[in-house]
Amino acid sequence: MNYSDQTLGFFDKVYAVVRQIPEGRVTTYGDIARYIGSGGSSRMVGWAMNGAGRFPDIPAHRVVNRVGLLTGKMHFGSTIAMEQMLENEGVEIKNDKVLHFKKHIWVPMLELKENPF
DNA sequence: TGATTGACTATGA
DNA sequence: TTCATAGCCAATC
Repeated sequence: MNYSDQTLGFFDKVYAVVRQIPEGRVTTYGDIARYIGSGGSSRMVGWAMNGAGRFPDIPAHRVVNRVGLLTGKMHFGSTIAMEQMLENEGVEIKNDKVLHFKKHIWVPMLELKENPF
């Protein structure tokens, strides 16, 4: 996909990155924000996720906050839906938090060295 | 049109 | 270490 910064909006960039998160891996709002060039606008990533629920191909459950806390689980209909999905992919959850977070963390800036946008 | 909000993060006390 | 505060900026009210 030959995306251009101009043609894709913030949300679309976020979605493009989230879609590339491999199964069983997670990433953070801040990492996504930084990767798409929005610096510290991690809140916008969260806002984008708010609208991501309308897209079935956006694995929003693989996006957690910087310490691996499932801060957005309340937006999945059920409070346990998010961790259920993650555990189903091999990510252990305890107390709404990702266990072995550093092992599961997926940083787009490292994994997607070549910026596709 | 302007103020408020938010699935965040970094920093300082 | 824990708590409070200040930036972030698009969408909503």
